[in-house]
Amino acid sequence: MRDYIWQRMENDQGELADVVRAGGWVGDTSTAFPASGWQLPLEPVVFPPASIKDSSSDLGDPFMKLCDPLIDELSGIEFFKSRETMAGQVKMVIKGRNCGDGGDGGRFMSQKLLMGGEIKKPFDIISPEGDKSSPLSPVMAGETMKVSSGAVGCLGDDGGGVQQISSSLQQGVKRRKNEAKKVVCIPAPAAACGRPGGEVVPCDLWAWRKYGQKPIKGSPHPRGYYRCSSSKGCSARKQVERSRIDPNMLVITYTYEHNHPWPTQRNALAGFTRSQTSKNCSIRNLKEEPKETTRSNASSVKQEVKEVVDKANDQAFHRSREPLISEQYHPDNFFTDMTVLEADTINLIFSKELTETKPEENGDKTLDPFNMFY
DNA sequence: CGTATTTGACCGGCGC
DNA sequence: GCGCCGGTCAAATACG
Repeated sequence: MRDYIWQRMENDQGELADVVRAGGWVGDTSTAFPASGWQLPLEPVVFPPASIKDSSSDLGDPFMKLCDPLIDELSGIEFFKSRETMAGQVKMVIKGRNCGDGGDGGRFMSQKLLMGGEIKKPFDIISPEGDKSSPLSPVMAGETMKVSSGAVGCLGDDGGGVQQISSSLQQGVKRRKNEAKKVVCIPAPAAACGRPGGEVVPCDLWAWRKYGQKPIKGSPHPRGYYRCSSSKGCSARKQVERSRIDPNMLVITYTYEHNHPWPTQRNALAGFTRSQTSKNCSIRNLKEEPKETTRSNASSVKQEVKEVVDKANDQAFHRSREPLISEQYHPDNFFTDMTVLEADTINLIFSKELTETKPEENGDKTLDPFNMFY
């Protein structure tokens, strides 16, 4: 469970991104994805955020009123979001546990989530091996790897189709199958955040240390194994491999959860010193203590964030006559009564320097808060 | 010299 | 029970 920013539903006829925004979009977009504007998901997004779900008794919250009918059905469903600015669409993929016993549960939920959405075919659910008859059947736990021989990776995109899939845990199975795995499929960065001549591994805000690489049967591309190096006791793992369907895509599988806040400067840089990642993801001015936010202290948090953003904007405006944070994403606008920022998000905001990268030719220096950490 | 990566060996789950 | 295969370990190596 990472960070979320919930925004007003006023324009709920619009894209889903107007409803749910996930923080942690990182990576040097100016170089990593120069053409498409793809940004890297930090981690899959799990819906609903605990902070909202736990406060579901707050019936006075209009957001909850809107979401309440969905909560039960959405519990346990994991959302994975990627953004493709090239097509001007936000795509989300639902993959889930307990999303029904097959049938068209997936379709049902996706339709509800769309809320009259503009995206024609936003979701696909890949059937597990052995159930090829129902493309909307949920992938069961541990079956991601099974399916991987043909289906894991990126499906064809016929107008807003699936870009990511995942599986999640089911109970009552043995250890390996019991691991919750979250699979994210992203375009492989061309050069940035990777090593020259080696496998290009996109950066995220966690510090990872590679501990193994294996050739995978049936795939021409090896799989890299990474563990979290931010905290010694953290069992978070990720695997990175190129999609066997589309070698231009990376399939990143996250296993286990981080048991600590976002990396501090000290340990975030651990493991980065020899990585191009560190050159492309500047991490400076990190504060050591994670910030927490709740509904009760939201206003003070907002004020702090606002001060940081205002200051950064002032400095940026002095340099380039352009604000660093666009008005749309200024705290005054994206903080609302209905907005809850998870601690991770706040920590992100405070832990990363709001700074410009070197201006690119034709570069857009206006950042959004979900991609402001270059 | 300290730290990260590489890579072959080893371990254990899983299918037959 | 056996063998395959994925995941992890750890020594060697590379790098700043």
